[in-house]
Amino acid sequence: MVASRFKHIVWFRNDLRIYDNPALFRAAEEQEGVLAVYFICHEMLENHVTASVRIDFIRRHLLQLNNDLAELNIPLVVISTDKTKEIIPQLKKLIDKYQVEGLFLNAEYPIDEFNRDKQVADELRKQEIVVKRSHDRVIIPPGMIRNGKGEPYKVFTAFKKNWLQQARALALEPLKKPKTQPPHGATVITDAEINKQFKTLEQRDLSKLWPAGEKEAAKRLKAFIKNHIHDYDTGRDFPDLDGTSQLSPYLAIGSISPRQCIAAALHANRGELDSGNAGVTTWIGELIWRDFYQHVVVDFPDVCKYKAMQKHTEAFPWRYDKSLFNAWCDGETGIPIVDAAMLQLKDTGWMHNRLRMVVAMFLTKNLQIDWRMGERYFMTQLIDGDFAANNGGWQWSASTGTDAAPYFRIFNPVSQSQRFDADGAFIRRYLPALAKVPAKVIHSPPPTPGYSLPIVDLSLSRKETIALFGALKS
DNA sequence: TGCGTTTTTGG
DNA sequence: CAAAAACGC
Ligand SMILES: Cc1cc2nc3c(=O)[nH]c(=O)nc-3n(C[C@H](O)[C@H](O)[C@H](O)COP(=O)(O)OP(=O)(O)OC[C@H]3O[C@@H](n4cnc5c(N)ncnc54)[C@H](O)[C@@H]3O)c2cc1C
Repeated sequence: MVASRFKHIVWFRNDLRIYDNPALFRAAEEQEGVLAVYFICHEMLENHVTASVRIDFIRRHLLQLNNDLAELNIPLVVISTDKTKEIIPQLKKLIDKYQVEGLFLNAEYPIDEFNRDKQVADELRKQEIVVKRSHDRVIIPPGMIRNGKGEPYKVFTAFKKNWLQQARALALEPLKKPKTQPPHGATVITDAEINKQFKTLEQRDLSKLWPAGEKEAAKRLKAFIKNHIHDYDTGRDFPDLDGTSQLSPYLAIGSISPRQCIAAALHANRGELDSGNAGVTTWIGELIWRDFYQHVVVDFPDVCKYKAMQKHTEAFPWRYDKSLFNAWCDGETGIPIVDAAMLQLKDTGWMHNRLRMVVAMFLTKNLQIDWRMGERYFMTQLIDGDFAANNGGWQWSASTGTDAAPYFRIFNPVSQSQRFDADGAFIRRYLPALAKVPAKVIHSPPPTPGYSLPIVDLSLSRKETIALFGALKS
């Protein structure tokens, strides 16, 4: 039996992968023993209304991660806690038990996670423990993209210009495989023990739709680059096609890094970031949007406290009508594209980006319901739920965000449906009651058995919303 | 990655 | 008069 001593702990969170994981990579460099830990913190999961499909996705990822880490001689410890404050004593216990000297983690930006990590770091540093924080969730770390006055950008196009300039100077290469550690004597956690840490197991089995693990994520990235990225600029708008990567669950949970994504995209575009194939550059543009919203959370932490980015929009008279809201959640608005999209979300834990914009605009601009209610409901359902991207998407749709859709630029869900689901194939996928309705009228169907009439007048509510926004003084 | 309405254009 | 352009929100 080899003595169990680990020089470093890697605390895994939304970075459940071995490759291109800077915290793990750095901890492993010295090859003096690494212990991996994952906390299932029920207080945090509940406060953040984490979707049950997401929790199950975490569980399935931990099973994979455990195997992958074992090959590097890194044991994984999975600890379930009721309260966030239990994490510090739990870490201290591990530190004492294994004579640990350093804690390595990848940064998380939303305020609760940020504060938690700061408290942990402050506390451990008092005990002479080295705490090293890396940035893996973004391609360019927060704080790096600044205008001439040293301030963060509020407009995406300006952010993007600066981002591209800096990106050109970076290698954008994923890290090499982390070093294998010396053999250790600690017992390795079993699948059953990992499963046992999860209070209730998700009933729905989404393991076919969303298989867990970084191998699966890498496979999907490869397939997307091979089959779809070159037509992404045109294909991404049609919800019935597989025109997008569907990598968001993997990026959110961190079984793939954005740097691995951009490296693969560059490889398919002769290394060009913003020239060459339009599909590739458009996709890179989405990865930059992703960085932008992560940076917004760091630079404007008020967004984590239910605040609108544009202060004057706080005065908008949002409605809180329970029955209209429930109809939206349950896909019973009588607007086929909205209903089909909401059922896709419920069924699969994912929704096409075009449809996220359509349903978010419908909730905020036609039903005039507070965007925060939609934001919250999305988090309860999404397998790819990410605070920054979700808040950014909602504030964009509600016209409360920085560089949001202007308040008067309101989508008409029926015209969106006609443009992007012209033959109604996506609608029919989720609304069997409309199976026989012809394409010409399916977007706004005549009274049909088993399908309800619209719960709101699109034209009237649009006019009203524009007037209400117009009356706000900015 | 907006829509609805009005005005202009070319015949 | 239909289509395109322009305009305001
Ligand atoms: C109201 C609303 C809520 C959203 N909530 C989330 C969320 O909780 N989590 C989430 O990851 N995305 C969210 N998005 C952004 C976007 O809809 C999804 O990232 C995208 O649909 C995921 O599909 P994909 O992986 O096939 O994307 P692709 O089109 O293949 O794009 C590649 C990656 O880029 C990132 N990305 C793409 N578009 C955006 C965007 N607009 N903003 C930020 N990142 C983007 C994602 O990580 C995505 O996986 C939201 C958008 C809206 C309008």
